[in-house]
Amino acid sequence: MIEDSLGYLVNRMARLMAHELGERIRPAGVAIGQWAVLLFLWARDGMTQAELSRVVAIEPPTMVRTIDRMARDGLVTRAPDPEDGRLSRIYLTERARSLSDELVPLAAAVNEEILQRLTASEARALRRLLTKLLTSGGSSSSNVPL
Amino acid sequence: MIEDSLGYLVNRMARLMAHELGERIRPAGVAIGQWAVLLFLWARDGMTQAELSRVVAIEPPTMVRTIDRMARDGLVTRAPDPEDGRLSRIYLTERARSLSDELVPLAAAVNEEILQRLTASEARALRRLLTKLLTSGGSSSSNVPL
DNA sequence: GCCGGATTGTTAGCATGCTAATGTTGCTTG
DNA sequence: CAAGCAACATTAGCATGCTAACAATCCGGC
Repeated sequence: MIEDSLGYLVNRMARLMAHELGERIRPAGVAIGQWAVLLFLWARDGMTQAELSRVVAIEPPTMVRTIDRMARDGLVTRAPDPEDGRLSRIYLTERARSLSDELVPLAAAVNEEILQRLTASEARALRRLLTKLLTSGGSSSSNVPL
Repeated sequence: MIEDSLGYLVNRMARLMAHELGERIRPAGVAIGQWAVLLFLWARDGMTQAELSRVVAIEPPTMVRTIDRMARDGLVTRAPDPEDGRLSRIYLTERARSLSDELVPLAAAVNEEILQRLTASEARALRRLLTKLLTSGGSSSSNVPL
């Protein structure tokens, strides 16, 4: 049965959560694919695109166009690195920086609402198992200095 | 931390598994988005597009283009329902029907290899928790007769 | 000094997902 | 019977993900 397949379950779950968060942050002018980028830039502004694509675990060409759309939407600006001509550093606009206070609670609410269907220990177990699967076989993002 | 977010974990896991299965079935001329459709048609040939979009949990416009590509690739044919002019029934080609024996073991292997990173009871728990999350809040696919 | 390899960013092209809107067909209700 | 509603398939347009291929830049070794 396909319903027993981990791939099927995890695909549906990912789309469900992306849809839920996406609807809530859309009124603020933020698309779901921009969310992870914002999270990392809020933690450390001025990351390069290569750094972002490594930590977000997205291929560089995908990151290029995500940054394109974020620049178009007034969330970030690109600035060449003064010391390394290859690098393009991404800086949050004032508006994007101020969105943190508004949007972070929305994301926390989505996680809470969905995990409410489980007990606290089940929720912990689920996160632990997914993390175990991702870190034991993943080749990236575990050796990246944040 | 974003790494604790269920949405982030499940998104990465879904992409990882889709990538893994997609690479293995691609030599047979099957794309990852066609996989779930094939699984359901192998179980019951001649489903309508609306039925397929319900059981696969994909919106109808997405299903339309998935079927377009499958028809282009010689996997299915569309046939109008003789009794209801609105319905378009999807039938597997001989080639697609025979692919089952070759491809199903590949998918089972992907699931096994990835779940090998967990103990048997952990793997059971993971599937159970994801199923619980999807069925307790999901509005579709639980009332669909397979 | 310079040359080949590594890194970075980018373009092109494709697949897969979504919403909004439309046309056709079938069915129900008055 | 007709009017309106519901269901189905589709089109248009967008976002997000991928691989393959390229140009520019930097760096290490000769």
